[in-house]
Amino acid sequence: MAERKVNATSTQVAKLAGVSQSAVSRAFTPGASIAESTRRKVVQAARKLGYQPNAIARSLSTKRSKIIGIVIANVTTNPFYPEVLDALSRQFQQRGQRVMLFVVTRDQNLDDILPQLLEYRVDGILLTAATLSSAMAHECARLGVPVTLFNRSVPDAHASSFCCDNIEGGRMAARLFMKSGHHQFAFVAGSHDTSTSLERERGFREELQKHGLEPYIEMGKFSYQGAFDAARRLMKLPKSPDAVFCANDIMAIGVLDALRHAEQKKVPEEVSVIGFDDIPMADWPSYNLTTIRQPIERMIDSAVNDLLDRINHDTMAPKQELVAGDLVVRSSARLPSGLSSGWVISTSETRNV
Amino acid sequence: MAERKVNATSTQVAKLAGVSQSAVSRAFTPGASIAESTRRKVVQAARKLGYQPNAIARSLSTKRSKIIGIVIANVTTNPFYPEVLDALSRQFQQRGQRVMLFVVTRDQNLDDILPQLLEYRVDGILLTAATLSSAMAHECARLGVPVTLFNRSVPDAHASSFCCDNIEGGRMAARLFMKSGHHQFAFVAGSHDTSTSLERERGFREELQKHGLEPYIEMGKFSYQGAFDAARRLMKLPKSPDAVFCANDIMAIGVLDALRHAEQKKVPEEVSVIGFDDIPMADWPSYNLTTIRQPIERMIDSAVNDLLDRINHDTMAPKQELVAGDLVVRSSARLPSGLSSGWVISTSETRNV
DNA sequence: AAAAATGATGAATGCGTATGCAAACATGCA
DNA sequence: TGCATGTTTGCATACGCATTCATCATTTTT
Repeated sequence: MAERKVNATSTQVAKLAGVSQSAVSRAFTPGASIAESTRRKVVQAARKLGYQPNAIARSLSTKRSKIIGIVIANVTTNPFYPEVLDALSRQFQQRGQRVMLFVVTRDQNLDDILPQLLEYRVDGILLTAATLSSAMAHECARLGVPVTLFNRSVPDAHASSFCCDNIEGGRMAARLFMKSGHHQFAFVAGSHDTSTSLERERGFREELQKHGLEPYIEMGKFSYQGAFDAARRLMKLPKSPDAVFCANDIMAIGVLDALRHAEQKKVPEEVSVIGFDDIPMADWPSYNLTTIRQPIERMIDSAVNDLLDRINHDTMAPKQELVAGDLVVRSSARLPSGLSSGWVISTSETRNV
Repeated sequence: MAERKVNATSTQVAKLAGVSQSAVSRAFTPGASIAESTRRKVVQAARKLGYQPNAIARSLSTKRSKIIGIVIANVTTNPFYPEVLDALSRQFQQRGQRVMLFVVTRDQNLDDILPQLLEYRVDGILLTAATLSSAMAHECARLGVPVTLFNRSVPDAHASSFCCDNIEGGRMAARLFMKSGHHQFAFVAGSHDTSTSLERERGFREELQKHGLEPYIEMGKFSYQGAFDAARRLMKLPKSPDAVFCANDIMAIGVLDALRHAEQKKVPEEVSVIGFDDIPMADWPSYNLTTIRQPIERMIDSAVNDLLDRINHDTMAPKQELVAGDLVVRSSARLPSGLSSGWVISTSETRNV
C-alpha cells in the first residue's frame, strides 16, 4: 500500500490527478488561481504519493530561499546568547523563514563564512555577537542581501543594528555605585575590540570622570574564568576596588565567585558588583545580581521585523536602533538609601516589580 | 569599476571567459576534468563578476542539499544543550555540511516541523532532546533521509541513536550514596516521558532496591525552578532525604540553591546532591557539583560520523550506541572513605585528573 | 610511424518548480 | 441569443547548475 517511490514530483502528482503540472503547483501556492474541485483532486493525489513540494526547486524558480542566515558566537560561554538564538529562531520560524545557523568563535573571521551563506542565497543575514568587515558589508549590499547586527553597533551604513544603550547602561551602573558611597571603582572588560564592552566601559568611565573619579580596568575575556581571574588581580591592588562593574553577567558571576570563594570578601558589604544582560542566573539566590537588563524581547522583535521588512521591500533603508536597558536592583551591590532589592530603574521611570 | 550586476551566473562567467558554461561548472567542481589554463581564465572572469556558485541550483542538480537539519530543545533551560549545539554545528560545518536549525520546546510535536526540513531535502536529520514519532521515522526512512537521535534512546529501528549509559549512571549515583552512609534517598525527575530521565531513575532505583531501599520521586520539570520547588517539597517530608540524585545538573543546582538558601541545609553535611551531565557550572566553586559526566565530545563525534556515513552510503544500517559516563567527584555529596574531591570514576577504571 | 589511450571541451539535457501567456470555459447582462 | 467579463487551465519556458555523450586535441605505446 505504501508507495515505495522516493520523493514524488509535481509532474507525477499531475499525472495521477489527471491535470497539468501547473495545476499541481497552483494547488500548493496560496492565492493562486485554481478551482476548488481540481485542488482537491490534486491534494488527494499528492497524499497518495506522499508528495511534498521541493523547496530547493521552488527557491531556484522564485529566487527566494526563505532562509535566514544566523551567525552567532559565545553560545557556550554566555547564557545570554542561547536566549537570543532561541527567540530569534522561533520568530523566524513562525514567520515562515527557515534558519541556517553558523556558530563561530568570537574572533573568527566572518569573511570566510558569510560566502557560505551567500552561496545558499539566503534572503537575509542576522549577526549576533559578531562583527562585519566592511568589505563583506559591501558584498552583501551589492547582492541585495539585507544584513542586521544584533547587539553590535553598526560599522557600516549598509546594515541595520539593534542594540541596548550600552553607554547609558554604563552610566547607570556608575551612578548607582556613587550614590551608595563607593570609593574605588573597577570595570571588568570583555575584550578591547567589541562595541558592547567598549561602550559599557565608556559610559561607566565618563560618568565617574564627571566626579573626578577613574576606574581600574581589568580584562575578563567575556568569560566566567577570565573574570574570576580578573577579580583576583583587582583584589591584589594596593587600593582594591569596592565597586566592580562587569561588561556582562557571566563575568559578574565569575567576579562574585572569586570574591566570595577565593578572596573571602563579603558581597555587597565589602565589594559591590554590577553586571549587564540580566540572564536568568542573575536571579538565582546564589547570586542575586544587580544588573542592567537588556530588553531582549523588544530588541528581537524589532530586529526580526526590520529584517523581514527589508527583505520584502528592497528599497527600505537599514535602521539603527538603540533600546534603553533597565537597572535591575538586587543584592550584589550596596544600595543608596531609599532603594531596596526588587526595584527596576529605567532611564525614564522607576517602577516596582 | 565594481560591476553592479547582482548574482552573476555561470553562463555570464562563461561568456566573459570565452568558454562554455560546462567549463565554468567544472572549474568550481573539485576533481573535474579541466585544464589548469582554462580554470584560471574562469576563476579570473568569475572574480571580475563577483560570481559565486548558486548552492540552491547545485542542490537541485545533484540532489544533495549539503544541509543537515538539527532539531533541538531546552536550549535556554539547560546549558548542556548549547554545548551540544555548538559542537554539532561546528563539526558539520567543518565537514562541509550546512545546518538548518529548528529550536523547539520539549513537548512540541515534531510531526509539524520535520516536514519543513524534508521540504528542503536535507541530507540528514539530527534530533537532540527531542523524540520522533514512529510515523515520522517511517516517513524519513521512505524518503531515504537518515535520522540520528542524540541523547534520546531510539523509538524505532530506522534511526540511529547516541546516548550516555543513563542506567549505569543512575547506578553509580546510588552506589556512591550508599557507600558513604546515606539513609533516605530521592530522585528529582525531569519528566515522565523522556528516556533520559526515566533511565537515570531506573538505574538509581534498581541499585537501591538491591539493598531493599526505595527513593522518593519528585518532579523537577527539567528546570532550575522546578527542581528548586521539588527540593522544598522533599524537605517537608517527615523523613526528608539526605541523598538527592537529580536527572540533570541544572536541576541539581536548583536543588542545591533551595537547600542552602531556602531550607538552610548544609551541603553535603546534611544533604548530598548528585547531578548528571557535568555542565561547566558544575565546576564553579559556588556549586562544586558531584555529577555523572556525559562524554559529550566522544558522543558527538560518533553521532556526526554515523550520520555522514549513512548519508554517503545509503545501504548502511542505523546504529545504537551507548557511551559510558564518568562519575566526577566534587563536594556536593559526602564521600566514602578513601575517595576525595577531584577523582573521576568510570565504570571500568578510577583515574585522577 | 600508426594505433591506442588519455584528457579537455562544448552541446544538450535534466533537476522540480513557478509563472506569463493564450486558449477554453463559465457567468452575467442586455 | 449574443457579447463582455472573469475564472481556470495547460503549454512553454526560465531558474542556475551538473553531467552525459560525442568530438577533438594531446600524449603514450608499440
